[in-house]
Amino acid sequence: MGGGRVKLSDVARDAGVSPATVSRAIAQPDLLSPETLARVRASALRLGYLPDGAARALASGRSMTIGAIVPTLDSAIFARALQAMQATLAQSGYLLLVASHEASPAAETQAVRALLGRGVDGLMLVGAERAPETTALLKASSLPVVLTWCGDGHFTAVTIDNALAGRLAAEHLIGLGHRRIGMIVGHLQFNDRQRARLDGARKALVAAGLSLPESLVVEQALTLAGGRAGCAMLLGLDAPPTALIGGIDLFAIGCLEEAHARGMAVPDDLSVVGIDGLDMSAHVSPGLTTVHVPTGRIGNLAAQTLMAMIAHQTVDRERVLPVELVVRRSSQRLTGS
Amino acid sequence: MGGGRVKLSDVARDAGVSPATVSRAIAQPDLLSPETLARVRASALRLGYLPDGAARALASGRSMTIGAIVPTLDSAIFARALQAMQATLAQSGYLLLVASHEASPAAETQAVRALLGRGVDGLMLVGAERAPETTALLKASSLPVVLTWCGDGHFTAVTIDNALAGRLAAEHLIGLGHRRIGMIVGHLQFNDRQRARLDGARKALVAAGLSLPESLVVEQALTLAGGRAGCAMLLGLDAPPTALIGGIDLFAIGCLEEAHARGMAVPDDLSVVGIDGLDMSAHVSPGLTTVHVPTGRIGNLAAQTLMAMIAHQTVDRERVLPVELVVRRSSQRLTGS
DNA sequence: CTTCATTATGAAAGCGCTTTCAACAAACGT
DNA sequence: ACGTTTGTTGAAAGCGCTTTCATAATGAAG
Repeated sequence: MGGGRVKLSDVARDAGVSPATVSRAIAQPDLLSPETLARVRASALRLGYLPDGAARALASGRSMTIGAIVPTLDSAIFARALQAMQATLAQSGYLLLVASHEASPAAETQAVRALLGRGVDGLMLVGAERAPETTALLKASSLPVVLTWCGDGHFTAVTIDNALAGRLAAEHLIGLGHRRIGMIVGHLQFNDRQRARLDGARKALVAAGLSLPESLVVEQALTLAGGRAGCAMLLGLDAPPTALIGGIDLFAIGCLEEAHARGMAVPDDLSVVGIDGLDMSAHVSPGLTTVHVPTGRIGNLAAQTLMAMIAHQTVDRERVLPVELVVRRSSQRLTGS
Repeated sequence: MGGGRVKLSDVARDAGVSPATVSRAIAQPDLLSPETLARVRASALRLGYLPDGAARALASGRSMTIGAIVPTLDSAIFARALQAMQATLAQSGYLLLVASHEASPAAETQAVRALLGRGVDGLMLVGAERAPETTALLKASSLPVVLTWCGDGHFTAVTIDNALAGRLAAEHLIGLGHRRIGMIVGHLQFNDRQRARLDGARKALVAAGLSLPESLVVEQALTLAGGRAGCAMLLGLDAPPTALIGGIDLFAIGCLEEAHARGMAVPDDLSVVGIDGLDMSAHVSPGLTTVHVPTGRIGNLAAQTLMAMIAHQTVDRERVLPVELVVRRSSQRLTGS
């Protein structure tokens, strides 16, 4: 077994039809008479026929495969988006080919090249910033591409307004009377999502007559430990902030832990707001106030958009999904100190 | 652009060599003279040549693609394992084709069929339990397959001793004097990992002259909310347990939250132990005692094993990675009540 | 009863690459 | 100097499928 894999011609012979007919039975059943179709299907089933994807892809020019390149799979955010994409795609017979670049533009270029070479029918990317070479590759391929989280005004995109997310977080804290607000963000290099969130928060502060000086912003690796470390740095300042914004929820949760470890009470001694709306954020204590991002929807829509583009339907240039402030226990009015 | 994609024969013409030579320049550069190789490479670069994966796969029988089927991508565990796999594979030019089955054996069969059809060179699956049809498909294909987390004694596997993990958790609590121990597990249907962990814990209790009656075991969806709900049920019992084991860390963290919400102190009023060793578990408060599982290593090794099998090297039938109890603050000696 | 669609099927030409197999040249040993 | 390796390259036959294009058969229309 395994040796003599059943091929289309075997099914054709068994069913007493031509290879073309078997091919049609698979791809365009309506073209066949019901009897022929039934006969072919019976043969295929009996022989255990499985079409060869490579051959189909070569002959038809379509691989029924979508590529996705994310910073890392090891992140609740991207994992959820990919799961949603995968689930949506699977319903239409598409498979997901994934790659990660771990915040390296060069690795992203590599990944794009690899996926393009594999003949994916569409490509999902995260963010709008990338090496010019990557963009050139993408354009030259004229392949359906969907950007997620951030758009660049050129490629089709399914995004959120990251600046708005930052602003909502900041305005919430400002409204609670906070004046010194700190923020922990991911490394800004090759991460336009974090840059936009920071910018949005800063603009909101400025608009309120306040500011977000560099001294109150710390860049950290996108982990819970990074959040704790950032929190520790900010709280160690001579004039520590009374409220903290996490560029991702994980940072904010890290702040919760760090504050707890230092014997500070949240929200009494420190208010904390995150951005992302992880499931977990609703369950930590105190419950985390956060700007909710429809992560799963981004994945679903990216998949749908890609499939629509493949089918040559017109799609929105950029679909901006709503973000929403979810107030929980981790933030409260600044008590007169 | 996009219209006239550069093909191998174009490069051949440009470099003044035969197509065969260009093919060799890509796949077996040592066979060519340095000058020819350089010339071909220059042409390829100048023309922006990208080999067609489908054609290569069809002609060579290898797709340079590995398939992975997991219950869901939306889980810290599988996301990390896949990230590790992907990273390992990428170094050797392999790409990861992923699918998820969301705890449905039928969906897994579908996924296997889809991946087999795509001509993956190897396949990673989670757990040993599956529809007979799936196993038959796998065997008939005689494709390199690696099972993860649980082995079945037949397919090659990279596993951990789930029963041992359950036992370690239970023995730890028994050693601390706990007598009534409850456990929250994932739905046991189509989840041999959870069954093994439960079994291991139960055996440890029995070995200590105790027991783990059905009334102290609750099945929940594999989420933090599931952990909270399970904890609530167990604590609502007439004679509630003094210690809880989470079949996954997420459950244990849910227990922490639920206990906190009820005004119970962990570990003073309740000891909690998890299994998995998530990063997060070190940072929640109190720090979670857990049985650490080398999740990333599973992914790395699965990838390496698969590549070794593809290269016809001999590999271990089943590689069992060590699990280890990590004691933190969430568990303590039962105080005489 | 002829003509023109319409429908169902087959023949055959590839899709872009890999890989024997063969050819040839150069280097080797004796 | 001659048979033999060794090293490079090319010719050509596919890999298993899709897809025009052509053909045959059927029915509708004139």
